[in-house]
Parts: sequence; structure tokens; C-alpha cells
Amino acid sequence: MELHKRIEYGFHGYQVPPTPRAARSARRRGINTRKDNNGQFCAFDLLATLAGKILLEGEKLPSLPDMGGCHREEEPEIVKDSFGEEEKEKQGQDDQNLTEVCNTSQNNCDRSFIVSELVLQAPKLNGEGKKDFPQTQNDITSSGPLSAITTSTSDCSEKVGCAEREHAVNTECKFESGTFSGSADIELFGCRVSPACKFEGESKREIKVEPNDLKLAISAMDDVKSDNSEHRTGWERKPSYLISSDNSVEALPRDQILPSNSLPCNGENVNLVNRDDDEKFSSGCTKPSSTINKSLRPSSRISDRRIRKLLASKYWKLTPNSREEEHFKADAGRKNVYYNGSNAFKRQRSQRDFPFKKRKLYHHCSSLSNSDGDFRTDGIYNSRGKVSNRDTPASMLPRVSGASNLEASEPEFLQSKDSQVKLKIKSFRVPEFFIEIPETATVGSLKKTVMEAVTAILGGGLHVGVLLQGKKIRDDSKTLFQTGICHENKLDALGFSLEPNLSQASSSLPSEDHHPFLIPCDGSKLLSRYPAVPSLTDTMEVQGISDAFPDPRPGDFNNLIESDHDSAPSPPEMSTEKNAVDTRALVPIPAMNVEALSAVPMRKSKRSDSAAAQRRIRRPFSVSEVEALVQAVEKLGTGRWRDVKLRAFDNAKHRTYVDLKDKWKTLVHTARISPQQRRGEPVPQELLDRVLTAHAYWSQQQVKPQFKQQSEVCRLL
DNA sequence: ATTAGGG
DNA sequence: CCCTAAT
Repeated sequence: MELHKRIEYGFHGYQVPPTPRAARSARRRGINTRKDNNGQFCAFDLLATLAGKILLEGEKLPSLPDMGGCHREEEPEIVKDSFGEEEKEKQGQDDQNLTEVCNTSQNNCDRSFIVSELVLQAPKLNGEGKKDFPQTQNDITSSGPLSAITTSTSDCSEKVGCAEREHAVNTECKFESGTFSGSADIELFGCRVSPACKFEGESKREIKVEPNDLKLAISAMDDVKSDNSEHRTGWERKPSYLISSDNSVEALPRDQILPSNSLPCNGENVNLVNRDDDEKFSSGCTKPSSTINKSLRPSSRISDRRIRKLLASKYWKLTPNSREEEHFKADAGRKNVYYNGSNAFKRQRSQRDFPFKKRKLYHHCSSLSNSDGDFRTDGIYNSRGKVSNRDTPASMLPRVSGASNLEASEPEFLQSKDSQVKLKIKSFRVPEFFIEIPETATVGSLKKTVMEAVTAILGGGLHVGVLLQGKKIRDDSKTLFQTGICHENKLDALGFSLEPNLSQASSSLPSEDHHPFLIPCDGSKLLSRYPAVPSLTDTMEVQGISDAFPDPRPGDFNNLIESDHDSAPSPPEMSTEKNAVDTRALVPIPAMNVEALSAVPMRKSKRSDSAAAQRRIRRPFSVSEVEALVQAVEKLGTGRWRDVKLRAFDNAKHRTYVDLKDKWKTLVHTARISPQQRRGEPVPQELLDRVLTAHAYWSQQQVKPQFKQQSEVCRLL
């Protein structure tokens, strides 16, 4: 078992709510009811393109010496949801250590990948056709000149010097924005993740992603060196400091060239501070950013320290590459409890109190985090300072508010001249995904695995959603102007979100426990889905497993249903709901979604009652099941669920009569609402019609109980 | 254990 | 799906 012990890294953009109740509550609040706007691309498709370019190109990964035996061509294996595992893993761990570790790990680093900030400039078409942009042609990104620059550093960043040329997918990656144009290089674990675009500018930028110990670095390198001061704007010339996640402050040579209108990277783990125009910070936080930063993530430092301490301890003295593993273990272990327990709850609550919280954070940049733990870690606090109107055009220069580092991807209004709308997306958060890799795997393979995972995610069909004032703009045909995105005030409320490609996500059969964001380690085999990992038994997982292997039954109708479904059980959060979840996971940016995302760290806490209180996994009724249900109800009526169960679902052990009753309830509801409002696997209209008919019929029978028996008798006869 | 309904 | 009250 040891050999098969899984190492799982969870990068969360979103986590399931900690408790069933919370989950329901969240659902009630519509958190996961968001519907994917299938295939709807927004006017900012270019963002997606950009993101894709940044990390795409995984396919043609050059063989890297560092990469272990993972081979991309291999079909990704399904990896079960890790939540279960985590709990499992934690067992047997030293509670104390775990606790500490957990505390630290969570706070220490972001567990999500940030794709750096992007500065985007798009034309706000005035209803008419789009304008031509000389600089960009035949490029998806051609919607407008685009400049992306970000710089971030942190002590834990891992830099490797492999750079490679990148070709944008459809076109060459072309970032043009006044000062420079070119492409970006990406490095992941020191391995080139993707071919890089070439910058004509100078400067080396790094987009860093570091989920806990795992660090990914994406860097863009300019051909030119950093002293082209002529390119720098006044702002850029000013010394700036980057505060790494552990609060260490390091002066950063501002040689990185930034477009005059772009902002320095201000990723989640980096705060830009010490700027002359501090006063311009709209957030109202006047404290030195270092303080702010600190306050925002009070535990970061401690965590770091702790972790180091722990690392020094025997607990961590394992194999060279055990650190990550251990880290994970810890992660999987107590931490979950800790975070899920309290923080999760808090976050959950914060969702509700978002307005308040936001305001609070906004006004008390320095103290808020205490109450909310690793607020920053989640990096989704959208406490962006408001760009006050008092800013003059001259001050349109990039500004970073003390709290701006929290505003993950909220676009910032940068400049508006002519008909150009300029936006800055601070960062995109890559949705959560899990990696499963054997202990025996090499670090190289781990790197590769992670890289592939990221590549797959970003290159695998993410959509970019545009939200304005919290509302998703689905009409891609609208111009920015029409939408109002050209107005500064509106920009304030503009948000972007990365969403999984529905078509892709749903492409996998329901029977497949295929999770778009579960990336398996193909290379060194080892785990075959469920079975391979005995230790994975967790309440949730257990359920899933058992469901996955239904007892063989003779093939009668009931069986049909059962097998029909059981054999293809959806893993937790799969299927329809999964999409919703994923969507959420991908929505880092807009303030509104912030809460949802941060809402949950890892798993739940109470191990003891968790098993008992574990919410059953969701298993949407298949059409065939609905069919059977309808048929049974037509015959038996709506008040004899036990009979219905016996009649049509006797072998479907996971369907209780209550379930059937509930399903009928929802079916009736579904049948009454417009098809557009329906979600999940569409139920044939014919069935819905029958539902209504049967429901009406049996409702009537109830009203006239005296005739019920007669009618029934008649019917049966 | 079932049913019925609200959550 | 969960939770409960009422059968």
C-alpha cells in the first residue's frame, strides 16, 4: 500500500462545501446553479486565447530531461475525486504535526495557479463591424492589441531557465501594446511548458504559480535586457517591491518593461508596494503595503516558519522528494479538518455577508484577514479599491491599491482613449484539479504531470466569461460599447471568469468518472482508478466505489435501470453538478463569485460524524430511470413510493422511495417549467408529458378518495 | 418503515 | 438530496 500511496495535490479554485448543509445552503443560494453558457464566447475571447497561449502548447512539449516517464499521448486516466483520499490519508498521521502543517500549508501558498495578469486592450465596437487592427491579423487575439505583463517573485518561486518559443495556437502569440510586442515564455518547474512568444521588448517576466510546495513558473522573457529605461514610464521607474507570500520583501529591479499603461504584476502572492503614487490607491488603505499584506495574511509567516520547522523535523525527513508528498499528506490530513472546519465555515458565511465583508475588508485592510484566516490565500477577495473619479487621465497609470492584490482577476480600468477600452485582468485562476501520482514517481514525472495538467486545463477548452456587475454577458455579439463596458464605472464591475468548456466536460460519458480537472499521472502507471488505492476509502469515495461496482444482477427491467445507472455512477460532483461546480471553480474574478470560491477549503472537519453525516453522492436520474419511474407512477400513483420502489427500482439500491418521491417531485416541476429553464440531462418531453398527466390524474384521485378504489380497480381490470 | 413536504 | 413531522 505504501507503494501505492497516492500523492495528491489539490489545487483549489473551488472546493466542495464543507458540510452537506453548507452545500445545500450554497446551492440554495444559487452558487452552483449557475448555468454554463455553452460555447458562448464573449467579446473577450482573446483572453481565453491568451490564457491558452500561455499554457497551451502542451501537446508539443519538447522532451525535457527533467520529465519523468509521463507521456502525454497516453490517455489520461481518470482520477477519482480526491476529497475522499485526503481524509483517508490523514488517518494515522500525527495529529499535532498535521495540524501544524496543515495550518501552514494552506496559508503558505496559494493553491491555485495564477496566470498572471493580463492587460488587455480591446476596441469597443460601436455596433458596426469590428475595426481592423493593424498590428494583429488573423489572430484570435486580434480583437485588439494585447499586452500582458506581469512580474512576480517570491522566495519559493522556482525558476528554471528553459525558454522556448511559443506559437500561439492559431497564430503567433502576439502581444502588442505600445512598448513592446511579442510572445511569452512559460516555464513550469523549470521545464518549458510551452513555446514562448518572443518579446521584442525587454524584460523578463514571470508568472508564477505555486500551489504550496509545487511551484510553477511561467515566465516571459524579452529578448532585450532590462535597462531600456526609455521604455519605462515614470511609474515603472519607481522602485517597487514585491512581497512574496511569506512576506519577505524584495526589491525588484523594475527593469521589467511594462507598457506605459499596464500595471505591474500584482499576483496573489505578490504585492506591489512602495510606490510614489501610493496616495492614489483607491482602496483607502494607506498603510504600507507590507503591513497590509501582512495583515491580510497573518498566518502566512507563521505558517512558513512552522513548515520549515516541520520540514526539519523527522517527520519530514524522508526521501528527497518526499517533501511534496509529505506536504500533501499533511494537506490531506489535518489541514482539511482545520480549514474545512473553521475557515470553510467562515467563508461560507462570508458569502452570505459578502457585501458587508467586502466593505469591511475594504475599510479595514489590516485587520480583516484575521477573522477570515487565509483570505489572501484564496486570493479572491475582491476588495479592489475603487478607481476614483478624481483620478486624472494623467494618473491613469497603473495603480495598485493596497487591497488590489486581492482582487484576483477583476479587471481594472486602465485607460480609455478614443474607442479603446483597456482592461487589466490581474490574474486568472486555474480551476482546481487534482493530481494523482505514485510515491515512487520521480520528481521529474511529478513536474511533468503537473505541467500536463495545467496544460490540459488551459489548453483544453476553457471559456472566458464576461461578467458585468455580476451578471454574465452571454450575448457575444454585443459590442463593448453596447454592453457598457466602455464606461469606466462599468468597468469597475466587470469581471472575467474561466470556465470549463462545457462541450468537453460533458463529452465524457456519464459513466466515465472522467473529470476534466482530474489529471492523472499517465507515465508511471500505478493506479487504476478506484481499486488501485485501497487506502482511498473515504465515505464519499466509498460510496462512489460501491456504486461503481453494483452487484451483478439478472437482467430484468429493474436491473436494467440499476446497471444502467449504477454501472455508470457519476463520481461526486460529476455530471451536471460537476459542471456547475467547475464553473464556480473557474470563477475567480468577479467579486460576486469570490465568496463562492473561497467558500471552501478542503473537506470537512468532523471526522467522527462526517461518515455518518456524509451526504450521499448525487446521482442524477437517467432517462431510463425516469422512464421507469414514470411508468411505475402511472400505474401505482403518487402515494405509494414504496411500491414504486419495489416495482421499478427494487434493484437500484441507491434509490430509496424517498428518492423516487423526490424525483417525481422534481419531474413535475421540470415538466412545468420551460425547457430553457431545465438543467441537467434533458428528459424527453414525452416523458414529461406523461409526468404531468399522471400527476394530474393521481392528484385528482386523491381529491376523491371515495372513488379511488373503484377507479383503481377499474384501471387494474 | 413510510409518507408528505419543506429546505 | 436532506430533514422532519406525522403516520
